Amino acid sequence: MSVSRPTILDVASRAGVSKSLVSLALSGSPKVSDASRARIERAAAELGYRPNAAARSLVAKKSRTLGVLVLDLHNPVFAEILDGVQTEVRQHGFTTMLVSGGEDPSLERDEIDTLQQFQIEGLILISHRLTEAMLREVAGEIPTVTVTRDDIAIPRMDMVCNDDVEGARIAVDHLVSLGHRRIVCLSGGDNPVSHSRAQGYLEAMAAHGLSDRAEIVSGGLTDTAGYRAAQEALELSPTGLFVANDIGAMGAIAAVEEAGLDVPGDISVIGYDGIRLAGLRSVNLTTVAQPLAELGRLAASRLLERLESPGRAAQHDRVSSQLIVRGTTGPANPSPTA
Amino acid sequence: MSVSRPTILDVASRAGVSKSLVSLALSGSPKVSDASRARIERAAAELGYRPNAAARSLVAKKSRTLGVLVLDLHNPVFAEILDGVQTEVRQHGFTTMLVSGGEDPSLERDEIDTLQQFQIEGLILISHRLTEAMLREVAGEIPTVTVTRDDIAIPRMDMVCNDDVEGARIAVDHLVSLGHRRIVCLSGGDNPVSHSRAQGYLEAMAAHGLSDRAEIVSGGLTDTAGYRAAQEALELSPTGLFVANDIGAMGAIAAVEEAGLDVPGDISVIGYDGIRLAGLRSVNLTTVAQPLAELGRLAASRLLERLESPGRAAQHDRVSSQLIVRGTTGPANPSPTA
DNA sequence: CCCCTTCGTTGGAACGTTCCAACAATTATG
DNA sequence: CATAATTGTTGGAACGTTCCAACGAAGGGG
Repeated sequence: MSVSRPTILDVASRAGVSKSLVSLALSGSPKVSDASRARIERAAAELGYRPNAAARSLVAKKSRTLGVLVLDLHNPVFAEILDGVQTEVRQHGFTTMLVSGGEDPSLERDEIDTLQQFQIEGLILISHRLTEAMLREVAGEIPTVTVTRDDIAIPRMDMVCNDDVEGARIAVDHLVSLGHRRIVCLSGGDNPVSHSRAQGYLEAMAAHGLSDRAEIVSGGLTDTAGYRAAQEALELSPTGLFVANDIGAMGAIAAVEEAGLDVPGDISVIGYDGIRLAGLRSVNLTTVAQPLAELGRLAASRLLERLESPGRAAQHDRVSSQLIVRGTTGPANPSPTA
Repeated sequence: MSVSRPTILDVASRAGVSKSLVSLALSGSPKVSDASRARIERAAAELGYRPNAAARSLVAKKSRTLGVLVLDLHNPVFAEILDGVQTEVRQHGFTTMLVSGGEDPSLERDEIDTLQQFQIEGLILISHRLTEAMLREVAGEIPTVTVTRDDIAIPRMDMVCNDDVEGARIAVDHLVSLGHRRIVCLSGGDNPVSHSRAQGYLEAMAAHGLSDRAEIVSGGLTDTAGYRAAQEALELSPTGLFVANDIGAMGAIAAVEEAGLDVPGDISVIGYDGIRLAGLRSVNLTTVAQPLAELGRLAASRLLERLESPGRAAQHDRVSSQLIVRGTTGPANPSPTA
């Protein structure tokens, strides 16, 4: 539309100084006289000048941009982690460039490629599905931090995770304290996170002397998977269900209610993640809440630290979850389901 | 980490040709001999060469990148629109750069600034909150398309919207066909979209000769707003509620159930948007579904067309919604609530 | 056998910025 | 009063790419 955007030279000639001084002034250098600075700022404002990030990053070799790859924008978990990332990144004057992987994990590598073409300075991988080989390759090329995945440790790569084992224990403890003994775990299927949560469930059951009652039904992370797994679990006539993620828990509740049982009257259901959605009045799910925004904030912070000192050792953070009691858990029914 | 990334010159010397030929070969020019092309591609692969997008867009003045501003990543509506955008954009070899506005509408302008620094070629605004003046300014600087907002028309700016008036009519028709007469509208508050939906409700009520029974309770787009509005609406003892968005409808259902009434036995509830969430078994909401992904796809497509022919007249698309009947609507209760 | 075209290839300019060495003008130091 | 240090400013080089005019070699037509 507009003929062409004003450059630093246009600003310079309008302010009657050299382009170098404009560059200095706009980057906030202290060695510019107040008079010049004022003229330059005025000229820039009048022209609607906006620096060309391409030119800047080309010469400065700093794009001041971080790349973020997120598994799936639909899952509210990731939106909430992203909030934290954005907050922290913005505070440091950086920008984020966001891409989301599709169904096909091999596309993830392409997405990262795209990010790299924009000369991102660092990479935040939120729940990626890269193979170990690919991850090593990527982490070797660019400072990287992974969030929500702790099964692959790579020398200079930071990791930020939730303590899933502890979180699962919190869930089981809650149900046990309400008098539940027959507690079935609906696992999120075959991925590192779900595995840790199932592990924590087993440990907690053992700690309560309930090892012989421990039962894990394998499902997935979706609503439907939770629904199916719950149907299967009902045959074990549990009084409590620990579902490894909130969305799955919502599916599980539907299955329980369809079977003519009351939540929490007959069966208590507890989820995991702490997405906002779980707090909706019509959902009102008791859950183990990860500090999602904090997870994101921490990841960004670790990455920014690494940009300062690239050589330092990998840092592995593990944050704690918190029980949020809502309406889907209650005292165990003394005369449980038929 | 790695010393420094290989450039086109490294590829050239390894392949034994000039940088120009490498550029030609990698951009798929037909005037490169097969032998050279093969050598160049091999060299590039061996070095792990990735073009520097900054340098490219600097000289070519084409970044092949579109900017996307989305109101709020938490609202599933937007994630679903984004899906459509991504699909279309990718097919045309473009990339998207995504930013999300915060609570503060004035930040939106800053976010767009950031996008412009990266020399984006076009801008997709998904449910923005810019003032008309700002929107004019932005649209004057860069090809722009707005999605989900149709109250500001600007000469060269395309718009893609849902037909909210028609959608509201579909909702009312559905409730009327089930025998409902006392149908209250819970509006999404003071924004263009909600206004159109309320308008459609009034028109549809009139068409059924129910003008004197039309009642609008103003709320907002959140769960809590829907909850409060429903509490207020219950005093009008309706048999049907038309809630202007799905998330709000979920809140409304909670209020109805808390009042000791059954959905849909006593009161039918219909939402609007058609987010996937509404299809979760535990939600199972009847709703007027916008073709969300299609909305996004269309927006991207219009923008890409405009990049081809910048001068053409603004195009305004209005897509239709579709009724999805699930479990929250049913026949009107002949002896309704006290 | 010479000229013209085509094909494949090349070096140089340009893009808008940051960085650096160097400069002029001013002020401080001996 | 000469020299040194400081302050503010400047032009040129560089970044990695695309684009363009121009090149030599090969082939075709007269």
